Amino acid sequence: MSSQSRSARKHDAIMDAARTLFLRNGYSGTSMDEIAALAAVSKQTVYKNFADKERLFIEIITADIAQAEAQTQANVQALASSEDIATDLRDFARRHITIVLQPHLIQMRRVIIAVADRFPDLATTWYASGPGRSHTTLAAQFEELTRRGLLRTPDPLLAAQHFNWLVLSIPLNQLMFSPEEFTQAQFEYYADEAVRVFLAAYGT
Amino acid sequence: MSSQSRSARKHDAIMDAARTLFLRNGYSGTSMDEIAALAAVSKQTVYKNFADKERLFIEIITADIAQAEAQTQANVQALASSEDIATDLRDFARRHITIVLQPHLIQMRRVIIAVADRFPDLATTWYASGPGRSHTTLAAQFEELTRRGLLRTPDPLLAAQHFNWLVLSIPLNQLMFSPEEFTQAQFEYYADEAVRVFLAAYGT
DNA sequence: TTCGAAGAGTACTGGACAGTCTAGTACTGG
DNA sequence: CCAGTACTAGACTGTCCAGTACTCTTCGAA
Repeated sequence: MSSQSRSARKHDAIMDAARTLFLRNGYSGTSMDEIAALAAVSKQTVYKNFADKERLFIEIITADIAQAEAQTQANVQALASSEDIATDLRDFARRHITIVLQPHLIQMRRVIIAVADRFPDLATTWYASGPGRSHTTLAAQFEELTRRGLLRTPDPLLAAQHFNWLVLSIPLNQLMFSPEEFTQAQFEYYADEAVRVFLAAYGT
Repeated sequence: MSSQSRSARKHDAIMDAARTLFLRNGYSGTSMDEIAALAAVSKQTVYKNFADKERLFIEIITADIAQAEAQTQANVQALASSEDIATDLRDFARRHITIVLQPHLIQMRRVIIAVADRFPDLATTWYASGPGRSHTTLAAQFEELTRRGLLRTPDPLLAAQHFNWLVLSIPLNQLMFSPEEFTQAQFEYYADEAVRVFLAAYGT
């Protein structure tokens, strides 16, 4: 007896294969036959576990959204008890850019933008759970830091969005169009300069 | 005898129809039959004018890139002889957000991201001619303004990118995922706040 | 050891679609 | 008015793919 039933193992194999292929080749660039082949499973088994291609896609993306959300949320918490804003914001920005711009999430972002017409709810959910949730959580932190006199953010949500995009926009937008490589040093440069600009506008 | 030969008219009708459909339904969501039907032209005529679907797509996007580039470039020139930086930057930002976020360009952006794997050169060209060119032109202006003591931009290209994304990122990223509407007033708010943040960091 | 469920393998259906072919019609330049 | 070219209409080929059907095999629980 293994740690998982045979069914559960097959189910996971299908999920893994589908995730790999959907992220690599997009929704319509991936066929159910390919998924079955990569999962080393018959097509029947795929259809026993997932009603159809759309359902399979939605389940995978939804699971990944939850995972990505957990990662980013964990990072924001670290700011809560900051005394040294400049240093802590810088560390946060460096971690943030590294998390959000990992190849896996970049690819996911592109795939979702590509299918946003066909799966509008999925796209909306992705935005709300990713950037959207990130912004509101960060805004709450900024509000608290403003109360403690370490920042000055009359519109905390706007400040959070400014911060987020100052950190991410430059490399993120390039990565949407070409799979250029960025070094860790470049990420740190973007992160640090973003913090500098942010503090010039919102620091005390 | 009309102002255009029959051939030229058909050619344009095909371009128009293809542009409409490609932007509305994406590359693989559009069939050559649909294009021919919308252009009120036979499929043969389509293939007489364009070697295949890929060529047709590339020609359309390339033409649109050129047009979008002209629009944004024209806008940047207005900054050249500024005396009142705050006012002129604000006006520039307001025009910039209105141009770049027009529905047509948003849709184009999404379509290109969707096919970036299949047409890597096209995606790279789009970025280079759009945001890329915008950044370098703006950077040149910032450099000049720094020379004249109106700004302080040690890295003008970085400053240009910060400015660009401060203005555009918030609505742009939402529009990638859902076709939410923004009012002119919201655009102005984003533009004005972007200028405020920018000048706090890069003003004199 | 046996039985029922799950799975493998593979063939099949039906529909979409790029691109070609053909036979006949309309336009245009000379 | 007459070629020759462009265009039309629609049938056709080949391919891809989602989803189904069917038969035979394997697993695992009692």
